[in-house]
Amino acid sequence: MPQVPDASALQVELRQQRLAKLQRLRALGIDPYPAHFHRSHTNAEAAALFRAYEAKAAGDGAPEVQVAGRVTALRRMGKATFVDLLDGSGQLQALLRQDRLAERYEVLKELDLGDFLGVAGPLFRTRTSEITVEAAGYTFLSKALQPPPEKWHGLADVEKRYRQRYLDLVANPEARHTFRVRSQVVSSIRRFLDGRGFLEVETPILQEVAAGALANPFGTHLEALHKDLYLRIATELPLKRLLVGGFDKVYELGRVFRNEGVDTRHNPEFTTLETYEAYADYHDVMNMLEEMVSTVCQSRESGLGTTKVPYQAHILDFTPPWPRVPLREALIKACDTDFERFRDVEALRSRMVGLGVSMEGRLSWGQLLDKLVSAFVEPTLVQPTFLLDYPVEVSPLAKHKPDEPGLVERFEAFAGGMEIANAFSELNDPLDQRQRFEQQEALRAALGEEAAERTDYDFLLAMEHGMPPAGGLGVGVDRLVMLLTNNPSIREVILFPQLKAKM
RNA sequence: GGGCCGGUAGCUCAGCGGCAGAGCAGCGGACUUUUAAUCCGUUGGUCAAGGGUUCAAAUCCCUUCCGGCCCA
Repeated sequence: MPQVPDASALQVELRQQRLAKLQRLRALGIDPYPAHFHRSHTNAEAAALFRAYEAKAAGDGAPEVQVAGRVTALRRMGKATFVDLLDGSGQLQALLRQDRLAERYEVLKELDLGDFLGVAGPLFRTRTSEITVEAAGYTFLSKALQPPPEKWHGLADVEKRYRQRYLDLVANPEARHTFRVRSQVVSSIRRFLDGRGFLEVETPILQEVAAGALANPFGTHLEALHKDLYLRIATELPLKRLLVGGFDKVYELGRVFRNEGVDTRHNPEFTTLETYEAYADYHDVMNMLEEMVSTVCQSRESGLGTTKVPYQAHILDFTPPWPRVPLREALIKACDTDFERFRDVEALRSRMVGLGVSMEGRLSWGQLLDKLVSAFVEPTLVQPTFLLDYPVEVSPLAKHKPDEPGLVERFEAFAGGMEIANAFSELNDPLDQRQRFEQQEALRAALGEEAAERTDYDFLLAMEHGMPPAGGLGVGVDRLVMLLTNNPSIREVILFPQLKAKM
């Protein structure tokens, strides 16, 4: 007999009790898992229907519905039984009475919390004014063999909530809300970009070179062609090839993979939005991002309807325009460090040691600067803020600022103390791009695999065919959803986050 | 990788050297408008795992596993 692995004696017993009920249903000729059942209304529709009927104050008979859902509460009172049914639209109460159901009422003994049930009958309001279906008939739709979590406290065990997300969703309305909003945020982003004439595209996840960002890739192997491949760490370089190909505005919303740490802000697979717009620069992109995020916030579907969003102890105000602060100024203000005065690795490192930043391993100047920003600037950027004009060392794919040779036209957007977006005027000079890659390769040779980005030679060839000037954008969609749903951990906004294997 | 906190019944939790507990769920019974239904009765434990200290360990110590938070 198939069993649940590692089940305790009690778990086995609870399961046996439910199995026995299932057998008794079968013995009565009742299929516990029937193939067909058609609802006339969702629970929410049924309630709305009844309110409309009441509003008309007409004397006709009450509307009849056929509804269904999971049994989340069961109140047996002798010859009457109240059942809460939960479907995708919400809860609806059903009343099953012996005088209406006759011998079928007895069979309700075999009903358990967690089962799916269909109920048909007229709607009415109880004495306590709850809209309720009074069952003229009912149908078992699916027998649950496992007991549900506790009804009042829900499922609180964080580990169990992640490992068995379906239980979290059944038991915790906040979890359902978060993932509904996530879905709406994603489709709202699509609507925004589609409305601006962007073309949504899909580029390969399996790549020969994991380029376009600085991250450890996941390796895999393609048997048929006998070649090692990597899961993409960014969608940047394929999308820019499409600019070469003549698509003016493209975007991709999808998963990227980075073989790195797991914490409250990082999951090994996460969702990014990248957009590329020909004939735009990073100022245009800043404007678009502000508008996109505030539009998403205001959309009815996000559940917010406002650009002022509660996040932890704060109210984040996404109303455009967001402050624009040059990175150099931000660092001077935050830790009295002007990176123009610490232009080589040793100078910057000793400055950072003086500031009490701990560093291990051999880091490039760019990595050091990145650490400095993370330590002193990022946590202070609670309200939406753009930092702009980054050193060329940390931005091998961005275009130089014409008047300031050490800097590139790049910004990062922050909110809630987190980086949520990264964008630049895209480098389209193939010779400059080649040099930048060579510098990265030199760093990797000197400091190790993780010190700099990898070169994509095929991308260089594409750029030599001519790439229009363009503004590009990358958004961390998971983090944006964290902010919009007031969740402090990325695991709360990813349905199935990565966890260690359970022994 | 380091620090702190946690893991006790299916679920939510208390117990923190001296008989392993409560609520919910389950099981049996009463109850035809309840909604955390109520009332009576009742089953249920690898106290994460392993080792140690002790007359005695869920409780103290050590190691390991899993999770959370903070730092790297």
